[in-house]
Amino acid sequence: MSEDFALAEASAENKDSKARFAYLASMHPSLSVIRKRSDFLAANRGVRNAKPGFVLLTRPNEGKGKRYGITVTKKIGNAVVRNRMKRRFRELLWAALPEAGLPDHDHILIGREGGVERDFAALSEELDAALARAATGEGDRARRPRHKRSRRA
RNA sequence: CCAGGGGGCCGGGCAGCCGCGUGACCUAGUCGCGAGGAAAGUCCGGGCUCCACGAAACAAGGGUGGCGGGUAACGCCCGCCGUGGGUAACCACAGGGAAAGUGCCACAGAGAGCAUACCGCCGAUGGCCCGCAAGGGAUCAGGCAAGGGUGAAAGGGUGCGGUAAGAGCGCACCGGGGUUCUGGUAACAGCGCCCGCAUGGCAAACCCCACCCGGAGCAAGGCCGAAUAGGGGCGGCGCGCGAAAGCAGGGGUGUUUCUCCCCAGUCGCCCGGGUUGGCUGCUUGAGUCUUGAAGCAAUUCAAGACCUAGACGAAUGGCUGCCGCCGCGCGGCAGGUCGUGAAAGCGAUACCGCACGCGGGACAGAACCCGGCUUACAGGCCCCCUGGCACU
RNA sequence: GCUGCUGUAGCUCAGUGGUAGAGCGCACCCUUGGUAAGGGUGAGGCCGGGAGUUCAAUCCUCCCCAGCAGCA
Repeated sequence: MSEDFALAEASAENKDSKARFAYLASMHPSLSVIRKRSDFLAANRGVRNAKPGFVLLTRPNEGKGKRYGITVTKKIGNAVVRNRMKRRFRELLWAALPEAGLPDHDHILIGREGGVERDFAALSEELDAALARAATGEGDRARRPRHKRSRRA
């Protein structure tokens, strides 16, 4: 009796979680937005591809579909500049991810200085190149975590 | 025309394709709407919500500070007054109280707060010396605060009289204080009279006086709420160790003793709190526009019309065309002007028009909502006023 | 959304209404055969910016600009 009970409950939970995330799928076909800080931090350990206008991070996410996130720090500029950069990156991702995106991966774009003035077509080509490179598993050197290491390594 | 002062406004327009947020519906498709004057800084004031509280008063702490008005309220706005600046238009002002008290005023200087005498002036009066005397001389006593000098500031200022020299000592004008009257709601102003008038400055030093303020903030607050663990109540079954005698643990009680009662596990039902999350608060409001009325104005009243962003890792983006604005280039085109030439023409052109090419287009992004203040801002438009020059 | 703190020499910090200092660092000199240590001398500041109060502001008041921190 207890087994039956557990099964029923598990399926109920499943259904519920599906319903809960349905609105995310409706935002854009097969795309969803990363909202949690821990996901952003986890992506830091994934594949890293740097381009003049941005840095692309990719990391498998255990079957949660194609997801994207955008990070623009205060260093880049004021609110107008930051929001404009996010809007242009979103436009890039909507155009590129449905075809060229990696399935079941998180895609994080980090804005760099100069990314706002950069030509949109150039950014688009660079994103395609970065995605192609990430699909092969290659990337630039991973960023070292900022621990203070022993002096005499 | 030149120079200046004050106020108000705009902050690109139209269109197409692909997208985004939201609302509506004959809901797999179309239509409507979609950032600002500062949305900013968070410096004030409110609405709204919760918490606290018997109304309230007092204390503490903080704020405001000429008078009158406006307002939901304000530290905001309007009008007026005073002081200072400017030829003027106009601008600036935390603009109550310094004989309620305490404190500070460095350096310099003789003296800096019931002040002082360094240089200096006088030496009329008393004394001294010379002289018969008239008188003269030095400066002891003493008098003075004009001049020099110090300072941010030296106990009213200028002039005349006066005097030994001086001094509000006296007078005139200016300044100051008090007061009657007049005008004004008032701040205050004016005229007259009186007082020769020692009694700084700082309260954005403590302070005194008058007035104002309970605290927190939409992540406020409300509703819903799966699984797991845990809490409370009720009911059923059961009761630690030991073979037994017997021996314990916790609670009902602050302590001691005795007695009595309850509890431990499990099942069922119910209740409350509540994490990730969802919904709400959330945009109809001290609202916007037009017209009329009251008022010098801020503003208020009346009538009519209108609905104008609601996101939440956070919606306005990407691409393009035409028009408009500014700057630069090119005498390329038309005109004007200048030079040359008999002319045609050729060359030059500060300025104006046209065409073409290139570039530029600020400050800045709603996050519960309003009223202000402050700060940032390419470029442009409009109105009023002042002074000067020229002309009629 | 609300609140607090800091800004002074190249660096870390004092300071108070009246000409701005300390330590480390820097330059030069002394000492030593030479170096370190030690001693001496010196340079280096529009006290984050702008207004105001005051005779006088790094200090008091107001407004900006940076940076840092905290609460929910």
